Amino acid sequence: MKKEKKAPVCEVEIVDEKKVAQAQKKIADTEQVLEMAEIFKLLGEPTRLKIVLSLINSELCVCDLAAAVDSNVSTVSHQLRLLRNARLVKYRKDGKMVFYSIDDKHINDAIEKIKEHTEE
Amino acid sequence: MKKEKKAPVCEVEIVDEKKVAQAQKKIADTEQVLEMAEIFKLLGEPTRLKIVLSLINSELCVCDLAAAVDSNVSTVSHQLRLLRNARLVKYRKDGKMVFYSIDDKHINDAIEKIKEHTEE
DNA sequence: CAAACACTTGCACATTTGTTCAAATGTATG
DNA sequence: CATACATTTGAACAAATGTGCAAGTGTTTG
Repeated sequence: MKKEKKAPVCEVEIVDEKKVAQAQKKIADTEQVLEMAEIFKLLGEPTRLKIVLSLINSELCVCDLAAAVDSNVSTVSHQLRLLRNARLVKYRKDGKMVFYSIDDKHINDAIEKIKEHTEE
Repeated sequence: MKKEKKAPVCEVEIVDEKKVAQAQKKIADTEQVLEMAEIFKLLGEPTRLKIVLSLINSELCVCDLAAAVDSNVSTVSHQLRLLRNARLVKYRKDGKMVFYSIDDKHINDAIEKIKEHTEE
């Protein structure tokens, strides 16, 4: 009887099936994992992280935000758009000025979601 | 007396100096902000986030990790290097196999650091 | 209604990044 | 010591990303 030849590459062969299954369960909800990654990615860029941190205490207009994070209005505005889309920040218009602030509600939801995945 | 001409671009002009100063204080420790961003960035990529989540329950070898996150050994190994360098994961060698696991100690430190910056 | 201003947007560009292939390393085993 | 195997590493490449300029939008003000 010919001995079964093993698959040549590791990708096909699993060492501990049980542990792999357990791990896969952790990341089964692909959409949620991608959402988490998206949030981390947004905070993972210095300019954006500085913007978010700057907004923790008080709302700021784009102009002041640019000064605070030592960048320029255009760059900050571009990054604010990304943060806005992900609802990490919200804004309020007042005449020709726009005041940005943390979108607490949505951020807290995000943190909860991450905790669920992380804890235990 | 000639009236002082205002700077033409917003970058130079600050609307609310007090709020800007307060914001700048939040991000004064540049090095720490960059460290935080680095961690977020690492978790902000789907493959890497999946790897980290997979390791929460148990240590896994590179081979099983690749199977769990549905990627291949080479890609996973590359990403593990980044996670290793940031000390988000640690490893243990056993013969020709390498078992990776979460570097709890270092991750907890990181979480603390982030909390400090975030809370209040 | 023209000028000033705060902000946004489109474009272009350099840089960074994730992935894959192929080759290299290191370890066990016959 | 040759072979098999798990993992790492280097090179190459396409794709994604952050930034800055210049032009555009919308709002206030004289």
